[in-house]
Amino acid sequence: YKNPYDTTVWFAFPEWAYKPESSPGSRQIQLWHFILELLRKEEYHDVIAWQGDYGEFVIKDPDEVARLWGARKCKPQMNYDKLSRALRYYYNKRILHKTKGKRFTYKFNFNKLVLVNYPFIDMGSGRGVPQSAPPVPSGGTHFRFPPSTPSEVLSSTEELRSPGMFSSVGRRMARGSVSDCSDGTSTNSELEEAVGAEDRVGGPERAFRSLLPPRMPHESLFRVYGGAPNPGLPRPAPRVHPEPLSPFPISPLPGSGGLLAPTLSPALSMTPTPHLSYTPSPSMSSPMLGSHFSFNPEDMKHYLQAHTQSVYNYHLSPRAFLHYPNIVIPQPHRPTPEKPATAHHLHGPPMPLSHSLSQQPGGGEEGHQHPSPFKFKLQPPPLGRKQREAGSSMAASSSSSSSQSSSFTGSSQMTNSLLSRGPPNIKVEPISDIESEEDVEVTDISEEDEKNHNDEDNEGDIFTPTANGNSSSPSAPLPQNNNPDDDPDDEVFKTPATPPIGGGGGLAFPLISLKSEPGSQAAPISPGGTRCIPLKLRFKRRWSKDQKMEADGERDEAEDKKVRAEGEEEAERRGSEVENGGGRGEGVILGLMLPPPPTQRRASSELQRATAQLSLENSGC
DNA sequence: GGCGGAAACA
DNA sequence: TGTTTCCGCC
Repeated sequence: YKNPYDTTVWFAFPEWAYKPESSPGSRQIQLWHFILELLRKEEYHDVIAWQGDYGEFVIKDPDEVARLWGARKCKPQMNYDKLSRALRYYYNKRILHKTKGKRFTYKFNFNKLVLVNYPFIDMGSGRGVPQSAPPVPSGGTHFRFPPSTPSEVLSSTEELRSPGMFSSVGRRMARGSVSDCSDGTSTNSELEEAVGAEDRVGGPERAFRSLLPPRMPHESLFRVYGGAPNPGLPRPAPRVHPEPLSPFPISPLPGSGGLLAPTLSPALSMTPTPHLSYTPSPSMSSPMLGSHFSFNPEDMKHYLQAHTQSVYNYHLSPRAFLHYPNIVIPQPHRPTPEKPATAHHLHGPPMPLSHSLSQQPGGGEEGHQHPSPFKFKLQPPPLGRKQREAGSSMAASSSSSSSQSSSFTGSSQMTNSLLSRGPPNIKVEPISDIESEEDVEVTDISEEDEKNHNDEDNEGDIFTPTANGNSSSPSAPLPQNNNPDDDPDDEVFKTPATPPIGGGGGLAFPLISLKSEPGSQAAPISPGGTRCIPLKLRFKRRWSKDQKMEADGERDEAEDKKVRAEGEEEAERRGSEVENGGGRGEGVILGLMLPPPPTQRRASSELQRATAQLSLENSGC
């Protein structure tokens, strides 16, 4: 049973994301990890390298890559055909997709894959890197897969590389680590070396840098805990119970202790300020990084304003902001909730992503065990070719009953406030709601795949605000400027606060504002009282639009049964997880799907939940 | 080349 | 579960 007061939205990662074995460096390395490893190594740049669009890479030497992979997995018979099959399985997982028209070219869905598991992202400046290298959002981002064990740290892959070298290395037994296929315990990352040496020198912090090429020229907002120490953030707790097999500095596994200072995804990292500060996720960054995308602060501001307004006006979940950097959702000042403990047990098992990063340095006690649960889930696989073809007709009658869910509340504060508040008047529908965003994603993908047939584009990713916000793309998130009602300049801060939603739950407006424009505008009611359209009315209009949108998007929503079924399944499972406090708390999260901002289609459901949330959040205002 | 079903495997 | 292997099809 889900705690009705807990409106926290969770993201759930797929099973594998929680498995330590799935982590790079583990003996169960997964192909995509391996690919990333290769990509981050210059030695392999002639075999595989970032190229083209953001996250796009080209396998220059399929045979070699296959060989390397085979070596890694002790599958001598591996070949590109097989490897590619494995890669194709990632399509459904949305980890990868094919760049159509380009041979051996694939693209990571970094927007959805936030490598949460590898919070060792260091914003250090990177050297020239292809624009496609961007898996990580911020500038000069390099991150490497942390070694699971000392031996792994030491193990190297130097041999793997060149064919010539390779052979000589075939049986190399890296220092202490086993890499002999015979015992099936090849543990070493064949690609570990160079980086290791370099990183090792720098100590723990430096040990985790260097994976992705730098891309953002500007100061990175990301700084999980690699690289320069963030004075505001507590450094990762010292390893408590070293996990031999864990690739993480701190075992994310429950029971291994020190769970609460896990690794937050860059996308999830939060500043220690009292506000929820969203750090850009890869997807976020891409917009600004994309070669095809240019964005100036003003535009961004505008966009964000619009978005803010949308969220604000329609009571969409503030988490929508999490898609954008520098957005702060100020929390109403109120006495510090005295429920940390409560909050905690609400989530049961130690949270994987504990909120070490959300702790407030200055805030002190309050921020302590902030239950800022994050859960991530990959989106449902996109429609298969078959399903797409067949399914297009069958439809999406149940568009409202999407299955996947992926959303999150990034605000621990919010959680706290919610917790500290009395029983909500509004019924919260976590599960169903959560899914809405997933659908959005699906929609994005399908649209892209079917309409544009252009994988090189933004690919159903929440890449760029522009892409999402300003583009005329059907997948555009919230109503944008083209919507009179949403015209930021017009109403952003003039919306009357009158959300008679949720059975009389007095709904105050959330103090949402852009960092750049602190507070004031957040005033629920326009000072001038201009253009105060009753929210009800607005909602009504919105509803109509939504309906229409839904109809239009019906086609897109025609997800194949498979997907849907899975989604529903997962949704249910997730639901129970949420109920029991978060289920797997390993916190070993590899990927994070950042759902795009809610789309109109989903506005209604989103709205519902958001309303609840906001209502709770501001009931005291 | 690329896709995806199916079955097998660990 | 995540491939690996095989294969027919486009």
